[in-house]
Amino acid sequence: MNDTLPRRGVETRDRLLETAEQAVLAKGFAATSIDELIATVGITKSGFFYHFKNKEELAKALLQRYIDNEDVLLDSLFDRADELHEDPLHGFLIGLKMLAEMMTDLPDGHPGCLVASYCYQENLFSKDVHALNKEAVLAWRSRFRDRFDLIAARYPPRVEVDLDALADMVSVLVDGGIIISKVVREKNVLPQQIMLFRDYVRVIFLGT
Amino acid sequence: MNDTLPRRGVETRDRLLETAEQAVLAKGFAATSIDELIATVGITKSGFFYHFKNKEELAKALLQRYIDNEDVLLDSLFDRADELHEDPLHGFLIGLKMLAEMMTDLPDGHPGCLVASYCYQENLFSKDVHALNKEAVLAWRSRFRDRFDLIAARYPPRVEVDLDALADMVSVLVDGGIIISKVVREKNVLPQQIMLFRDYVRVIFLGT
DNA sequence: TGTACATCAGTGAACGCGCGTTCACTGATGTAC
DNA sequence: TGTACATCAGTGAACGCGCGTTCACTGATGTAC
Repeated sequence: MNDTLPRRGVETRDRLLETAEQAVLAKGFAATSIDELIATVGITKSGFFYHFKNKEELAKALLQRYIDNEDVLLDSLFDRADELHEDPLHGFLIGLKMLAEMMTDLPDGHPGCLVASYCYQENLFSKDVHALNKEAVLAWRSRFRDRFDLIAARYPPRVEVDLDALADMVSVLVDGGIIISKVVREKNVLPQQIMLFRDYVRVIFLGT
Repeated sequence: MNDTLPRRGVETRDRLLETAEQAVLAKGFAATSIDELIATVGITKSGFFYHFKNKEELAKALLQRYIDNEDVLLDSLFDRADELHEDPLHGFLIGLKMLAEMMTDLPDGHPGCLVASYCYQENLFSKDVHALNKEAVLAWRSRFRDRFDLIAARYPPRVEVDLDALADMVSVLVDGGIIISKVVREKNVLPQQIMLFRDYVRVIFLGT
């Protein structure tokens, strides 16, 4: 075996998480059975319980992995955008455009947000899962709030605006856009909403 | 028995639906058991199956009831707003303000949107539930699109804007706002987003 | 006005299946000396 | 370099409980004649 590859167990665990994420996004956590996961991954039930001490542990690992992935993705996206334009406003507008394009490029639309999914099944989960979820949303808030502070310092807003609310609007539009996209089966709804937000940001700080 | 009151069976059915809606919004449809519903309503399991031929029927009735209620609510809200101002734009701005206030007045924040809940458990439901869900979102789109056409005829937009996307933004912000509100446990997030949208609409059609 | 029958709104008991979890065990790989 | 032991990544069988659904039955109310 090539020793740069992960060990067998890590690989299996990742496949369990990947399979579970898809299933949870499609039908919810409660309706996702361990039996179905092990069937697609190809191990036995005891194999599952070697990797996760119970189903709740799976829920936690799933959410943590999802949040970490999203964070890395956003970091790299806005870092690349800033490389294309040193100005905080224009760099951000480029980043939003790239975000919209990324959403457009997903073949079947966005597969769904675990934070939103867990939110509508909150009674299934423990306090630390709730805390993890809340932390993730607050991280997005402060990420974009910091950016808007930078922008506002250079471009005083043309209209009165609550920058925390504007920062939250990103999460709100993404989570809401995913839902509306999925329900009407039009994958362009989500990128459209991001572009609409981009126009709003431009009009706030540039006045068109 | 007073004959203006609903018959006994109708009343029980409504209590089942009400109980079920709360439970589904808190933990999802799959994790909501018939046993728990009959326990709170105070009938036996066979009593439940007298009212709904199976659990899928409950899902359908639940969603239909939710959509109908929302429709009546929005109709009456924007009708009242229009009575306060005959202009389509200003009537709409008043309506959005009233909507935001209504959300603020909910003691524990918005309890959740069944459309969003079902969306994240779509594999549990049949084609006609999906159709019902889609229909509901499209109804909101055309409701607000019609309004924006009326407004745009009198107030030509100051910036280029896709009115269908702008109409979808209401659903997107409501569904997204509910999620973010719930996750961070700040009930003002949702009304704030509606007010932010209201500012956007004003700047689009009035230029501040 | 009284009787026969139908419908409404349930009851009570039983069903089989799938679920999450446990327990004793195992064969392959890694590490210490 | 060979052997002893530990850890990793699972297997296989069994468990009890809760779930949705069915079936035969019932007592109260409504309707026809």
